[in-house]
Amino acid sequence: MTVTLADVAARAQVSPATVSRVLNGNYPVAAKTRERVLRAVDELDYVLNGPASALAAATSDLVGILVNDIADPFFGIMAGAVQSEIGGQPDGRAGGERLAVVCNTGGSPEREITYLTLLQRQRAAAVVLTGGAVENPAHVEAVSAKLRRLADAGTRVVLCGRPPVPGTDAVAITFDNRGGGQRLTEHLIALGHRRIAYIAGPEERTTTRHRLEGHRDALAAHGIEDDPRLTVHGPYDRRSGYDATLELLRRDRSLTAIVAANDTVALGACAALRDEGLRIPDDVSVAGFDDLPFSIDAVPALTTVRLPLAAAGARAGRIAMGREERPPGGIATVQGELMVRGSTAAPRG
Amino acid sequence: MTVTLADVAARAQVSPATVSRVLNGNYPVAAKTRERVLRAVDELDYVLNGPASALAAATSDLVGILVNDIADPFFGIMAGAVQSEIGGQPDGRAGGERLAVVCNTGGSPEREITYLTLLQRQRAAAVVLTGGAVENPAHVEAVSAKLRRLADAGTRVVLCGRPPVPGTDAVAITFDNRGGGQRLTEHLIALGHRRIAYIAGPEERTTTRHRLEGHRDALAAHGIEDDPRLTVHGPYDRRSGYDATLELLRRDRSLTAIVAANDTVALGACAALRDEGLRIPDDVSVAGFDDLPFSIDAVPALTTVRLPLAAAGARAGRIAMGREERPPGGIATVQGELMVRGSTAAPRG
DNA sequence: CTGTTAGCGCTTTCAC
DNA sequence: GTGAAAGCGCTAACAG
Repeated sequence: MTVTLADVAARAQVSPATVSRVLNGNYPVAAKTRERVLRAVDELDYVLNGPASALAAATSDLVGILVNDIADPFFGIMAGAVQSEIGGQPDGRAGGERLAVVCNTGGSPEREITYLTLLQRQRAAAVVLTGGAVENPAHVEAVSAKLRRLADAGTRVVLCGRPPVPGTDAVAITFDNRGGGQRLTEHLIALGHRRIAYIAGPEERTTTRHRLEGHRDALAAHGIEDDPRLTVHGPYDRRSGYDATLELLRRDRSLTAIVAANDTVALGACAALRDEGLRIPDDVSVAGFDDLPFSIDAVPALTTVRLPLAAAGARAGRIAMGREERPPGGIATVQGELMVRGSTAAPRG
Repeated sequence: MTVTLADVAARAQVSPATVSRVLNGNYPVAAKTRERVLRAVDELDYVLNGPASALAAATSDLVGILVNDIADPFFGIMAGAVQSEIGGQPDGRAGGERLAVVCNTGGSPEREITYLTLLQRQRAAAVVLTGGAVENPAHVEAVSAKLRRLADAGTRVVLCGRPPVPGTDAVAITFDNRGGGQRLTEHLIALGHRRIAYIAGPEERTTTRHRLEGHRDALAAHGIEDDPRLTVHGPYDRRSGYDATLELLRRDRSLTAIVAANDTVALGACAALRDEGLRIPDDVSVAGFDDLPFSIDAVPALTTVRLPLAAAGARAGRIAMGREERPPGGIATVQGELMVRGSTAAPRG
């Protein structure tokens, strides 16, 4: 029923081994033979059996990409960039191509481990973990153990937008979330703000913690008290920004600026402020983080910290494919760039 | 070096066959034996070899999802929804789980075919094609042939947000783009607009054509001339909306409304209008399509057509897994809902 | 440059 | 309920 390598070999009057060599192109084959084989492949409409080939060669052309939420452009951009680099030579033929297995963890530690196991089962050629990590000690250890196993099995592991995992030698492309957070809050302070609220991401996450720490560093550096009532935690979504803003306003109507954990949250905050009849930035300044594509079109345009998501993803992809050397020490820190736009201004009065 | 089924069998003092049966759980195994096997699996930290198992069983647990652009939430939302439905029972264990292979075609017909071949090679359990299709006859035929082959090989094929492919019996969940486009333009006409510009998507695409046809249907139904100078084509991105708007304004400063191919394009249009000193909707009304999450936060909030992307993706996922019956005739049309918001109003004067 | 020969690690009849 | 044995389709030494 289904055409196999042997069928092609028979038709081309060569041995299966030769067909395999032609298809993989890693071996010298006479031009005429190769042509004959290729013709047979075409005529028979033959498609290689991936699992069989993976089994025999003990490698696969699958690359895993772990993301928190594929519907979030933050992850989509990185995933797309990784994928654009893992493909084979752009010769159109379906050879040498690698497939991206995108795994949506939803931020759940259990799913993260489950997916890593599944990828290990597939004998993935590489795995790229994107976004912040959960800091729970048990989970950190579990991830570390998994990554070690994967590496032992020959899977290349790269972290993108995530801090290094202790106990592994996985390459890490990390974002300087702390520095970005600090510059953002410093910008607000320079503008004259003192009552600055902070809508943080979910607890126990590296990204959340680093950005928040940067914010606090800035406050401390300027002798501004860090009022715990001005910090609220929530998921990285619009709703969280909306609700948190209402809550913050309830707690302290005198706040003059809101820094959000990311741009999506910031948009929610803007919506809440408008619904409360407050103007941005006249009454309250708002800032985000990431500089996602829609942020520049917000009205007013959102002040934020631009993260080179596509560049980082592409680099992670290249390293995962062994096409770029690992950075010194196995870790590369990428800076965010402060983008000052219309959503922040000096406080009134 | 690497632990195999045989190792587990030896340790549990059973045959490899029994271990396989325990792991797959499709066969009766004595409770005590099963327990012994599971313990051995744990102790040895054994992970099934996916390729080997796929080869022997002639099936894999990979599900392909073709998208135009994973960084675009339009596709990210559908892909995420598909993925949420293809997972196994949510029992935490890594069994019965299916992995989503997300393939970024970038809208290129060649890459679409390449990826379908790659998925065929992987013996994917199912393939979901999302978004509009390229209408080039040669490509349509190529896709049709590929899908037939996939189906023959036992891969379930589902189209999500894409019209049926002739010559195949792939299930199609399609969006009523035409109806949506029509209602949108009718809304504008009802408001009093007559000079309505249209920024269409790329040519030769079903989505582009259907939305545009809906727009023209509405114009025709109201006896409004369809001035070809008021239609511009471009990719589905912000830049296209921006540039097209400038071009349209250059051609005819008297236009009072702009309908964009989708929300992203609409945002670009809004930006261009603002840069030209025009107010929305006072000077020019703007409408989008899709109702992506950020559209409600645009200022003014974007009038658009809401597509139930997540619901459609989830349904496609369920059908792909055989967990939901195919709709009558193999095709289900999903309506879009007109969302009237602040970006559209009656023309001045 | 090409053919021969063993497996890769698992599933699955078929017996017991 | 469990074991034995025969492949699944391909790759990778080895020869030649």
